[in-house]
Amino acid sequence: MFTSSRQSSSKASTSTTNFFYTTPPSYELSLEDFESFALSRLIVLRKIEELKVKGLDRNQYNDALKRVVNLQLPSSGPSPSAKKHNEKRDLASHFILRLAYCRTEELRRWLLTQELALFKFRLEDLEKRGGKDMSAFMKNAGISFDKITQDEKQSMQSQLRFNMSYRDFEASSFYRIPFAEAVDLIGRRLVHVRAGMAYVPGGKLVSIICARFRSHLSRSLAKAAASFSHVSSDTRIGPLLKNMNKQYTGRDFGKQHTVEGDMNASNVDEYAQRSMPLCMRQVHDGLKKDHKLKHDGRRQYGLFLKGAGLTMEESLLFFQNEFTKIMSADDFNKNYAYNIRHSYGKEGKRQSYTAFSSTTIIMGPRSNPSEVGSHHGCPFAHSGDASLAALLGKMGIGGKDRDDIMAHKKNKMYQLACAKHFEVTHPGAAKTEGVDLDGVGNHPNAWFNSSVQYWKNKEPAKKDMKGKINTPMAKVERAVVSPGSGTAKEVV
RNA sequence: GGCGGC
DNA sequence: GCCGCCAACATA
Ligand code: SF4
Repeated sequence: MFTSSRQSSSKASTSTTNFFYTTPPSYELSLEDFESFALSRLIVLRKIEELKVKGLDRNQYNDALKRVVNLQLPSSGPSPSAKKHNEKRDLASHFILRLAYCRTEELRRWLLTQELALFKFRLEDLEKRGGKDMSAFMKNAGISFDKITQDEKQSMQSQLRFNMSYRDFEASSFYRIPFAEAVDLIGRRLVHVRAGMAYVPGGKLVSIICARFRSHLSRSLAKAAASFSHVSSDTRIGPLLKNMNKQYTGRDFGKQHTVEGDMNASNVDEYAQRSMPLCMRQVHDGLKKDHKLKHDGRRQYGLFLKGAGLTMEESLLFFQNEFTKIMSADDFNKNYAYNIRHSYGKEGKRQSYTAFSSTTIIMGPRSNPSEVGSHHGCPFAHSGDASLAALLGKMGIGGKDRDDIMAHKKNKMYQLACAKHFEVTHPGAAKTEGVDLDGVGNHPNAWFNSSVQYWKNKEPAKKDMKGKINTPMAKVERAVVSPGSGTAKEVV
């Protein structure tokens, strides 16, 4: 039994009970706050994503998470004003990210997953703290449950108890919850069902509330997506919102400035369509389509990404994100994580491997690239004439450009075909400063490097429009509260 | 994917 | 069924 030390802890530890996020803030923020609030939350959410991959047990996970949350999104503060500020940060950051992550299904799914984990963490914490905070939270969130009477409880005792001890049973309250909201618990046979209602013990309410939060957020995200275009046209916060998921992605951001050209789990896609040779593009697209890759594909692409500068952590994240669309995170860790760590020299003999060269990809003893479900190999060498021609066409390459490439391919000059492909997709590369084409066609990473260089020097890069202090939150609020017509697909 | 261990 | 370990190599 815990003694309630009202004096010391109770006041200080009274934390926000307002994290269901029903209503957006109505105050305004400076651009600096806007950005820094969002950053705080991003750090937390990214941490959650990272922790989930580590296969920690419940306590380790909670401890680690608690540390970051206390640092980045503390829900209380030493002084009343500090507390106010922190609550503001929490509330605003949630809605900012809700907007920044609403525009594609991918982003919505990501945010939903991480926010739900954060929500669950806080809710469980709240529950441990007991009655008062919990009911404050429920009131804030506008949640109430239909509690059954003592009489009903006693009369259904045999059905309700399950494996509860008599003591626990006596101490528990039970709630009538609509069947649909309790499918999770029902599926796991943890609650009694009668006449379309599930009878849920107080201790299992967390699961119900989480489900509600999930659908609440999922719906809001879909709505926000419908009105994203309004907000994104804002010259100050528009760019901020659009880049948020690619920004601030660095580990502990000891180095303020993210190095341009640095790949991470969330910007691989960009590089894929702008700077990867056809072979890697093929694997990448296959991965995105199937949410899995055969062994040779994983190896070809994994090592290539490593060579392109993706760190091990990011690589794990990248593949995990994709694979877990069709399997559990647990399954992923069990079957694929080891091999990734091994390629980075973190397992066994601790050898760090380099990527396959073109000749190895073309001639090496790999499994048949034309097999169903395979995406590895070199398209110029391993694809049929017709399918390569079609592929190039689909990528917007036609006319003489395509004919030239096809000619080389039919001539079995695969690497030349590849170099030609680079040439036609990088107009003026030969004359662009700092781009050498020597390696292109010999090694996928050389192709990649040249391409990155090309795009970097081609586009001067315009940036920096640190703004005046203005009213970004109004836009956020308007978008979230009164979404435009049309609805985006909800994340399920 | 191969090899290897239980 | 569970698990560990390996392969690669352009390159300014
Ligand atoms: S030639 Fe090399 S880089 Fe180009 S597609 Fe084939 S394997 Fe990839």
